[in-house]
Amino acid sequence: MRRPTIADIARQAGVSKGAVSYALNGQPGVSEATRARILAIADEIGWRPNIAARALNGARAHAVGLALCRPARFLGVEPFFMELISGIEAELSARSYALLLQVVGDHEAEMGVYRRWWGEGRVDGAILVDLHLDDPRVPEIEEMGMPVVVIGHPSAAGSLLPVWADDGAAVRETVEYLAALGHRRIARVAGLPRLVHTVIRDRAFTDVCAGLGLDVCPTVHTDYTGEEGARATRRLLSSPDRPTAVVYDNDIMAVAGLSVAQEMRLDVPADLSIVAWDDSPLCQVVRPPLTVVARDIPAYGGHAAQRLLSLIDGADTRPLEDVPPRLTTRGSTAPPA
Amino acid sequence: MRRPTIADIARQAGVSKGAVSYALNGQPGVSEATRARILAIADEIGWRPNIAARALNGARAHAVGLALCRPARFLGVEPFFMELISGIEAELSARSYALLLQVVGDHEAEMGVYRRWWGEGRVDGAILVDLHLDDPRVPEIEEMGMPVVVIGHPSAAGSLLPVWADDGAAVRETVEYLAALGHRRIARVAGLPRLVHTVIRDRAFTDVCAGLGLDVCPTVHTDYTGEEGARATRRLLSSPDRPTAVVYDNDIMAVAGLSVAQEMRLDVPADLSIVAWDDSPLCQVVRPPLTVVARDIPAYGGHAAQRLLSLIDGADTRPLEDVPPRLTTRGSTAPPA
DNA sequence: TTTCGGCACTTATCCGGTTCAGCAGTAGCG
DNA sequence: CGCTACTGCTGAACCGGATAAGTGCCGAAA
Repeated sequence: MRRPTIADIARQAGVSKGAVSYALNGQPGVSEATRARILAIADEIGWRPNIAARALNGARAHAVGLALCRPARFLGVEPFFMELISGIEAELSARSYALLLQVVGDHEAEMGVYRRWWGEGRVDGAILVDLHLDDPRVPEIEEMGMPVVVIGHPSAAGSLLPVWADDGAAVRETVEYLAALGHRRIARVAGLPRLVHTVIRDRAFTDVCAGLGLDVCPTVHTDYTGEEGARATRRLLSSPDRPTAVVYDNDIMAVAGLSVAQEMRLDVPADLSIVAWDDSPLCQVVRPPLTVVARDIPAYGGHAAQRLLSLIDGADTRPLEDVPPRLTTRGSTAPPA
Repeated sequence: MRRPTIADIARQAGVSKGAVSYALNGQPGVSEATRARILAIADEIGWRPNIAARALNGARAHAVGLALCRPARFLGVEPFFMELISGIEAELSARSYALLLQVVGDHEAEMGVYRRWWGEGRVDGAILVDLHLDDPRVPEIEEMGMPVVVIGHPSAAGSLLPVWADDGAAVRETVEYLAALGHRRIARVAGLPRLVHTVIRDRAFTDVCAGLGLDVCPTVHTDYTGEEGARATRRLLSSPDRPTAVVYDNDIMAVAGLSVAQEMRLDVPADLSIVAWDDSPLCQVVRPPLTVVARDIPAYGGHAAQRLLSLIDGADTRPLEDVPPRLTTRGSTAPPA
C-alpha cells in the first residue's frame, strides 16, 4: 500500500525521473507521446504529488492559516466566523489551497501559532481578524515577514494588507433611517470596546447622532454574549428617558434584547425598534423578524482569501474596500408610538 | 530573512548537521555540553523544524483533516460544528497537531478532498461526520487505508473507529419526562431523514411513544433550517388533535417553533411544551428559555481527536461511547393545560 | 602493551520531488 | 559535408532533516 512516487512512474514508463517531472508539470522537455504515456501511467496508479517533497524545493506549502482568538463558547454563537470561513474556503479550494485553523485563547497563543506555522513552513500566509487598538500582533507579524491579510480597517493594519468594509457608513444609514422614522432617543449596544471596528462604529454613531441633533444616544459596551446584551437592554429600558430604538452589534444580543423588551411588556416595534448587526436565520425566525445591517460575509471572506493568494504570489497588493453593509428593514422597526 | 536550517546551526556551533539533529531531538550521540550549545544557538536564531523535510523521512504530517459537507448557510446556523471544532482543536493543539478544514458541497467533493489530502501526505488521518445510511464514504475510506474516526453510530461506521453518544437514551429520557408531566400527544421535528443519527432518534422516539401507550406521535423531517422548522410547527399546531409538546432536532428550529406558537397565540409552556436538541446561548436568551437535550460538544470533539491520534499512533483503537446527552429543564416545558 | 568498548562525533545516504547541465540524435542551412 | 540549433531525454545535485554506518580517541581491562 505504499504511495506511488514519480520513480515508480519512471520505471514503468522506461524514462528518467526528470522526464516524468517535466511531463507531469506541463513543462517543455518531453515529446507529446511520452507525456501522454506518463500521464496515463500516473493516473492509472493513482499518483499524487507529495507536497512535502515539493515544499522542500522552496515551493509553496499551499496552505494558509487562520487563528481565531475568542473563547470557544463565543465562537459558536455568532454565525459570522463560520460564514467567513466557508467564504475563505470556497476561494482557497478553487485554487487547491488548504486552510489551517486553530482556536486559541489569547493573542500570545495566537502569535505562537503563527510563529510555529510560519517557522515550520506549514503555511504561505495567514488571515488576521479582530484587530485591537494598538494591536501587538501587527508589528510582530511585520517582523516575521509572513504575508498576511487583515480583515479590518487600514488605519490599524500597519503595513499589512487590509480588507475592510465601511462600517461607519452602515451606522450612519441605520441612524438616519431611525431618525427619519421619528426616533429621537437611539441607543447602541456595542461589542468589545477594544476592537477597532467597535471604535469605528462608536465614533460614527456619536457623530451622526450629534449631526442629526438627536437627544441622547448612549453606547453600552458588552462582550457580545446574549446575557450582557440582555443586561444592557434592561438597563437602557429602565432609564427615565428610555430609548425608543436600540441598535445591536450582533444578532444574538438583538434577540436577547427583544426577549427583554417583550418581558417588560414593551411592544416591538411600537414601543421599541430593534436593529441587529449581521443577518442570520436567527433574525428571521423570531417575532417580529429583525431589521438588520446585513453583509455578504462569505463573499467578504472570499475577497480576503483572494487578496492573500495575490499577496503570496507577489501580485496585486492594494488594499480592498469591500461593499459596505446594507440596512435590511423587517418588522422590528417602526415609528415610535 | 531566510528561514534558519540545521545547517546554519551546525556552522555556528562548529559541528556537523548530524550532531545538530541528534542534539535537537534529544537523541544520544552528543555530549551534554555540545547539546546545550546547539540548543542555545537554535533558540537564538529562532530555528523551527521544517515539517516538509521531516515528513519526507516518513514522519507524520502532524495534521488531521476535517471536511464538512453542508452548505455554508446551514453551517453558520448551528453552533454544533464550531463547538465541535474548538473541542477537536483543543486536543490537537496540545499535541502540536494542526487541523485542516474544508467545507464542501457534496460527498463526492468530500472524498476528493480526502483523497488529495491523503495522497499528498498532508494529513495523517481524518474525522468523518454526518454519517448517512449506506454511506458510500465508509467503504471508500476503508479502501484508502487512511486512519479515520467517525463521529456517529458504530452500526454505520464499518471498520472505521466510531465515537458516539447514545441519542436513543436521550430521546427516551425526554419523552418519558414529557409523559410524566402528563403529555399524551408529543411530536418530533427531526432533521434530515438520511442521516444515521436522525434514524436512530426516530426509532427511539417511535419505540418509547409506543411503549408508553401515547396517543399520536408524528415525526416530521426537515433540513434543519428555521424556515422548515417553522413550517413543520405550523402544520403540527394546525392539526385537529394538535400535540401538546414538540421535540426539535436542533436549537434554531426550536426557536422558530417558539415564534410560530406565540404568533398563533399559544402560550409556551402552558399550551405547548418545547424541547430543543443541543444547548446554545440562543436557547437561554429567548423567552421562555428552552428546555434542551444538552451535550458537551467540545468534549465530544476532543474525545474524537484523542481517539484519532491514538489510531494514528497505532495504539488503543477501541470504539468510544461518550456520555449520553442529558435533559436540562428550563421554562419551556410544563404539564399541559 | 595490546586490545577492546564506548563515547562523541562525522560522513553518507535517503525521503520525493524540481531543476539544471549535459549529451545524443537529427534537422536545417550554407 | 560540416556546422549550428533544437528536440528529447538522462544524470546528478539539491531542498532540510533523520539516521545508519563509519571514525578517531580515550580509558579500562587483560
